[in-house]
Amino acid sequence: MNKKLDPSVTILDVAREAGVSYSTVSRVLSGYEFVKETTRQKVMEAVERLGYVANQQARSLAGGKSRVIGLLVPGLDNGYIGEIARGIDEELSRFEYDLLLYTTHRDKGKEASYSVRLAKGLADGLLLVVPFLTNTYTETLKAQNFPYVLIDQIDPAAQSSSVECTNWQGAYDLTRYLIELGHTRIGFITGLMGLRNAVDRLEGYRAALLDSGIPYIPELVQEGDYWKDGGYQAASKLLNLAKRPTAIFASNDLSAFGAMEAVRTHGLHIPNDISIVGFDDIPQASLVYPQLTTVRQPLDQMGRVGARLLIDQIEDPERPLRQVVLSTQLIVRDSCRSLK
Amino acid sequence: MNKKLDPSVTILDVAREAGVSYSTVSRVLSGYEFVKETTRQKVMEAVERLGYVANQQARSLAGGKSRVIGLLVPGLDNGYIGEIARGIDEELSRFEYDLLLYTTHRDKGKEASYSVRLAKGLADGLLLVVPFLTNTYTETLKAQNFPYVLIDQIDPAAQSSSVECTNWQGAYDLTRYLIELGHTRIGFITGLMGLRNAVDRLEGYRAALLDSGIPYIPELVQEGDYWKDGGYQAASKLLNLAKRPTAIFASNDLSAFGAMEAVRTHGLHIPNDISIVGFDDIPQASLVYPQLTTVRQPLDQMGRVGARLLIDQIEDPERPLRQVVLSTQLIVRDSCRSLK
DNA sequence: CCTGCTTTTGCAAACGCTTGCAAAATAGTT
DNA sequence: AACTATTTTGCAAGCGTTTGCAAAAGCAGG
Repeated sequence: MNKKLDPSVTILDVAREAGVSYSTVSRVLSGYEFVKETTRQKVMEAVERLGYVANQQARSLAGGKSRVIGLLVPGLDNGYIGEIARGIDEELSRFEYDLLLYTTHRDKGKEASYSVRLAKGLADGLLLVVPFLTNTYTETLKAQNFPYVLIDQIDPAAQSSSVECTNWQGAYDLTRYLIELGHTRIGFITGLMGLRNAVDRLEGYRAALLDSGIPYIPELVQEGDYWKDGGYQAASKLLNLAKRPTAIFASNDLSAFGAMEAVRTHGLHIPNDISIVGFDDIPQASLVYPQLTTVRQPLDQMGRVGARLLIDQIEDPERPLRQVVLSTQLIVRDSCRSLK
Repeated sequence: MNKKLDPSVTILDVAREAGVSYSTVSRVLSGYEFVKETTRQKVMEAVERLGYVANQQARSLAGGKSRVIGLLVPGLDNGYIGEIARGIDEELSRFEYDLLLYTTHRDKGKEASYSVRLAKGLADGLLLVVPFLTNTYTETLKAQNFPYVLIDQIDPAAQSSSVECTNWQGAYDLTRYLIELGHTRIGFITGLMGLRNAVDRLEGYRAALLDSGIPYIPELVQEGDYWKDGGYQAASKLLNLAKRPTAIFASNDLSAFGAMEAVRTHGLHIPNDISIVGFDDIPQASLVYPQLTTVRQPLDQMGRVGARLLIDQIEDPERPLRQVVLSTQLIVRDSCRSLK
């Protein structure tokens, strides 16, 4: 870094330095086609010499594009969001977009106001990773025809672009895996049943049982909330059953961690006394002991694809909406034991 | 939500609706003092009725303030950053600032260009959580007199505001704790020794040994890198020592996790055969088994304080630089055993 | 060397807001 | 009621770009 990058250098200074008009500079900078090569050269040199950097605010005021996209998440406090955000971030930076981060965890009602703020020029598009999607929310966006993409969430009316993964299939595969190990009494800890993915996972579990001719026993299904504590509570109930399960399927890794703790509290050992599986494959899943067998949601990829969908939509507003479904993958680690 | 929040409503529309001039509207909106109460009322009603939301870009172009602050982090992929970011986010939203997130993990060299971009109006200030701080970086910022705060990182020349915590003291306390449990052969896995906090932690460890009359044995100190794998490697070396340590102090939780794995690989049991401690208290520390005894860095608070420092500086540029040091706290969990 | 194209460039008008300055309205004094 | 001081308001300029439109430059053909 030899030259000082003075923020007060404007396009006018560059124009003067290069001996052309400011609009020519603007055109060079925005990659306009009809500029003579020698002129372009001169301008670029002047830019270089002056250390000019465009003022993004002015650009977007005038041009209507901000090259910023907003990311709305409930919070940063679980590995799950972090992974998605990572994918988004990577893709965005490939396309030179900046990322404005909004968390909604404090003010539930803020979402609507956020969306408008963003739409008012702050961002060119919005990525939503909000489990509880209120309708008013997407409606506002839709009404304004503002580009947005839903991640790990779908619009029942299919009126939005979205990325999710095969929750049903993942749960099915995982249950089948347990069955193949010889388990037949498989406890299930649900997610927040208000969420579609929680329902899908439960359905996958039921389907797998059904296909294997194993009866579905309601008392083996306990409601959780996708958090560690909920998993602990639910697992405790399962463990206190007269005839306790030989395996527990927790609807996400976090509740699996809770279940693991409950198992230990009961003086039992994983996987010898009981097998535990989770769902998501957040980074912590391989950090716990024993390492958790789970279903990998390609979180970072979901982020990447979501970002990509959004960018496509921003750059070509005519592009039809798309719903992408990514596939999950069974990750076998050490938390299950074969009964055979 | 009953009224449609039309993004094309401008201040002019509000002015017309309220029957005042647009500058009055502007003043009302920016909380200017000398506006008659009844006028303010009228304006607010018009805003309400029209669902007006200010265009942030225009505001900052005209006013020079964007109410956005930039956050520069290496990446989102470790719990550590996430916690800090959470604190920052909370504080920022209290003061109604938005958060622009930049990660540097892909392009090492990008930092300098980011800083200028941000300084050019995109953000009002910058929060840096970058372990390896290059000078050219802060120098650019300083030269432009652009507000910024360093988090978990200091400027050796004390020419920057910063927030960090008592790394030395934390390591000292933790080592003393192990000594009190009866450990005298305490292995140490360093952090990235290029970082000051890594050096401080090592120093704290040495000082505690010294104060307790325990000899410092170089072979008990193995170099790590603050990542899980590095911890695994370093711990393996310690475990292969002719006379292996009875406790291992890993310089951060992530490397402690690696060490735990190494211990298991060696067929040993924690804490019966060997005690392990970490540093940071990232959320995962209480998720692993056995739960990790560690030193809590008040990460979210560091974020909050950093954000606050920055906001203060933005709102009053005359404010002198400040270096804040937060205290660490020993968190005793289950990964250590008393030898007495 | 002029004519009629086509390629390049420049001017001016936005974009939506803030803010200095001056005019208008109101309040306070005699 | 007239006059001054003070509080409120409005006008206009400007923030740094982009972009439509028109003028200038190049270029080829005659």
